[in-house]
Amino acid sequence: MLFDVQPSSPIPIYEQVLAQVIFAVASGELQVGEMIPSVRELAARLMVHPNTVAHAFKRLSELGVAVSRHGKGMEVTAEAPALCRARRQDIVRARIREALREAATSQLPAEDVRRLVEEELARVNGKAKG
Amino acid sequence: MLFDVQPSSPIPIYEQVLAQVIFAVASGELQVGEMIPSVRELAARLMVHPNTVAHAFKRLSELGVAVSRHGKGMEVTAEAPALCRARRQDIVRARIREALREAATSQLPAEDVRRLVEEELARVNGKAKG
Amino acid sequence: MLFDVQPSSPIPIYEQVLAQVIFAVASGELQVGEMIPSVRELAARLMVHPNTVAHAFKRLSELGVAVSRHGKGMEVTAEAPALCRARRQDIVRARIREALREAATSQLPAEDVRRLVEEELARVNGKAKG
Amino acid sequence: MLFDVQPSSPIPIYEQVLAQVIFAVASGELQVGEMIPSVRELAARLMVHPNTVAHAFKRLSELGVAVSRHGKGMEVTAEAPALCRARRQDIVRARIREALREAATSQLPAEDVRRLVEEELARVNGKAKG
DNA sequence: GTGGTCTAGACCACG
DNA sequence: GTGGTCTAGACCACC
Repeated sequence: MLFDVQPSSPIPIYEQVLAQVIFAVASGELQVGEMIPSVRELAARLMVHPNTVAHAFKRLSELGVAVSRHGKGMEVTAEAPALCRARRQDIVRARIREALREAATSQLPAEDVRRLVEEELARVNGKAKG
Repeated sequence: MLFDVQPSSPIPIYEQVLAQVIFAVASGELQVGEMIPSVRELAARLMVHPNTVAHAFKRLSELGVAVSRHGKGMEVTAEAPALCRARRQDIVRARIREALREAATSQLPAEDVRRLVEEELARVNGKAKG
Repeated sequence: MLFDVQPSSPIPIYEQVLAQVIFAVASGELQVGEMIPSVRELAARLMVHPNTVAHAFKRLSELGVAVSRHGKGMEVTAEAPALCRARRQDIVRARIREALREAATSQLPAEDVRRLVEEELARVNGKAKG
Repeated sequence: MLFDVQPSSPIPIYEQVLAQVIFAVASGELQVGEMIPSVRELAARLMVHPNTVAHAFKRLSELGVAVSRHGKGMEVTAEAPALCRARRQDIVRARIREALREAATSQLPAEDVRRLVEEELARVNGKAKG
């Protein structure tokens, strides 16, 4: 499970953590019944404050994606995969829609927008391979 | 010149105003030497506090897009079109990159991402035509 | 009498006009009893609003540098030369003091400050010749 | 780190704060990675409204001199020293140029100008030593 | 606790 | 009328 956060991003860190757990469940990396890394471990790995991770975990349980097992950690629920796949799609679609909506209001020619998308798509995929 | 802001957006209002003026100059809607709508007028139109618009205008002059003419208003500079076209591209590219980056980390299959982009592109174009 | 104003300067236009008249009297360009160019003429020459020139002229009469002759214009008073020479010195000294004071608080090495002064002195003199 | 502002100055308070932080970084008083005093602390020390200090801090992050760490404060960036040294030079040079430019248009003999500069330089250095 | 944004209304200088 | 600055105090997200 590759976790990393960008502290300088406008997206809050706890949301980045939240989204990444959701994405991990949606893709099957985290299986039902499996334990999510502990707050302390994850905080250490991401070099962020434990409170921040705890915040994300609280949201996870609110969403029904994971339940906390006293003394053991957070366990992925049975409903999680369906929930997370739906949510993943929503998140990604919303972000893309937002970006393209702004591109439209900028009156940047459609050709230029499409070119930018292709460039960034290649860039992102290239990075993923590297 | 259609200006509108979304108070609920995570993007600050003053940045939305800033971006829209930049877009207007980049697209030629606002010409060199022309006066930008006054703080008070724009504030009334957008139903936000004049200070918020003033904040955006101050940034405009810092960026060299407009100069304030005492007692007259803000005038679009000669360098503005070039500056704004470059900046518009940066803004749009940054948003697209952000969205696609998240899509990539979601491990959503590349095909699905591309399909989402095409859907949203069609939506936006359809709206523009309609 | 070379008059020019910099609209983008932080120094108000009316103060620039005021200072230049004072400097002209101090240097003898404008003699006692001579008529100062009219508000309209000066406004046209400087491409500024007549009100702005009028503002400067009002200050001139308040300072005792010139008196308005109904239907004729502003006339340089007998006390003007002495007043203006003193004031010129005050203005220039104050500005230089201010600039060097800031240089000191910046902790820029004294050598660098002196070098900057020399560079700018050469620059200004060079321009004056050109 | 001695901070002080002059409310009566034509230079806005937030710009004075901005310049002083830049000077502190340029001179090495504020080191890379170090935390800048908090908005509220600095506001109390300078006896100005926190918003005014916040305004200056926002500019700092826009300039890339410091990054805001959510809930922790503003941290001096790695690029800050170079940025600030360059900017310090610009600020000081601009003020000196402005002063000498006015001195030149005053037609005060070059000798007198140079004498004024030397007097003020001596004053400032004397103070620094004393 | 931290910084960031917004509303509100004051005052100023300039034209 | 214009833009610019400041104070004041609210609310928010984050740590």
